[in-house]
Amino acid sequence: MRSENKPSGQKNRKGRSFIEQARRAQIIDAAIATIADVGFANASLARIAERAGISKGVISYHFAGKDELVQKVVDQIYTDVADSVVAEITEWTEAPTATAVLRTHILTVAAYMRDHREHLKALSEIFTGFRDPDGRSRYGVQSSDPIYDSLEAVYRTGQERGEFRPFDTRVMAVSQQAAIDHMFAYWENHPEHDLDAYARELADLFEHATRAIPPGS
Amino acid sequence: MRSENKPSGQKNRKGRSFIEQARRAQIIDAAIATIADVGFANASLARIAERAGISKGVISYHFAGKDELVQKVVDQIYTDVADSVVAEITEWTEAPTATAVLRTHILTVAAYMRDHREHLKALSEIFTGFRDPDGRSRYGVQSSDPIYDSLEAVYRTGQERGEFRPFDTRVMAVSQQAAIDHMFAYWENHPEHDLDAYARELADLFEHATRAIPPGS
DNA sequence: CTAAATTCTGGCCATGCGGTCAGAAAATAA
DNA sequence: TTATTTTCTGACCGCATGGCCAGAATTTAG
Repeated sequence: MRSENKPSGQKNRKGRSFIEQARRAQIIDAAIATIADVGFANASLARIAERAGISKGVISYHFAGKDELVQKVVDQIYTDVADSVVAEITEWTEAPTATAVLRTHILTVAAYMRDHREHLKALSEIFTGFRDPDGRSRYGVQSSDPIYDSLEAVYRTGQERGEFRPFDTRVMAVSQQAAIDHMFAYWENHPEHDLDAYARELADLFEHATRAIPPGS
Repeated sequence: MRSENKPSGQKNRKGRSFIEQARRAQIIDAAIATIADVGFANASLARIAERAGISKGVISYHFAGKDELVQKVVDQIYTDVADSVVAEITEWTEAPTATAVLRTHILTVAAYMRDHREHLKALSEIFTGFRDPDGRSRYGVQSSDPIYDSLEAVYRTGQERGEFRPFDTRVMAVSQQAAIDHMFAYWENHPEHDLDAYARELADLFEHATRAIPPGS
């Protein structure tokens, strides 16, 4: 079962075979570990296969190519993060303020990365190192557009409620996402830094940046 | 004159020969144009030489290697930017507020890039694509540390004067630099966006994020 | 048990890179 | 002009990669 049949749909008549699922999961795990360990640039198919204890050709057999494998790695981590954030939010019983939503967004993602450093490392390696054949980054700024949209929706809610001052929501979204990304990048270079404290400070920063100007000002 | 003698000092007894200076400048210019045009990944020595109308070996003759060439490209653009910022600041006649310094920093750099798009493109290509043999980024987060230090000095001044609220200066510095970087990245992907307007909005953002809380709040 | 399909192996290949080199060409010195 | 130094050319090398494939091994079907 080569994986070229997937483009015609999620799965053919039957799902992937047992061994196929197991192998794919194993290879994805090995890819995450390898990328986090030696960096994306050195994570050749040969190295990933070596870590998985299989032959290089097996990866080509189960995945259309390195591109699909890396894509699946990102998908898996994203799903993991989203689950974590959703779990946090569903504990809320009443409608939160826009400020609380933004704060929780920052703190929850930071908490996840604090507990999944390998995932963070793999993700950042892929984001900075994964290129298409022309050398363009596969996860450049444009790939953040959906995130920007989500953030902007929250901003507009806050502005309509009078929680937030008027500001350009796109600039705020790009800046906030950039600040979060660099928080992680900074943490990778300064592992001794308290990530949770950083995240709280960052939440404060954007609370001040967004909130409505008090009348007596 | 191979360039390996440079490590022993800036110049030997005499400076570089006439033709040497001209060639180096020409090659650096060709490198900037090539990197901005085809991206760092596709800017091979062969391509750069082709654009300069010379043979590939000439680059190896005048530069120790690709590393030195790229380094010189970055140096030249940095010098250019710094000159531009300094020219702006020396027009001031009186001591500025910390708020004004930060705003000018953002607006001036943005103005420079608005007028030197090719330089911006080359810089961002190098920052994201230039790796050492192990695949680690040569201009990663750690290379921003000097910038962080400068920003933090301004923050502390503002805090001591009561202009700014108390906050973690390192977090603020990382976030501001991240926001500026992504402003340019966003602009590269959305050239129709008014960069000056974006920069003003960003200055507002950090003005609100840093300023002291008004008493009646 | 035999046949067929699936899964795996390990070597091979084309590609493009940065760097090197012997010798040609050009500039400079004598 | 001739000798010497500087500068340039274009071919060549080693290297690592992702992908490919013929055939072996294994599992499943009949």
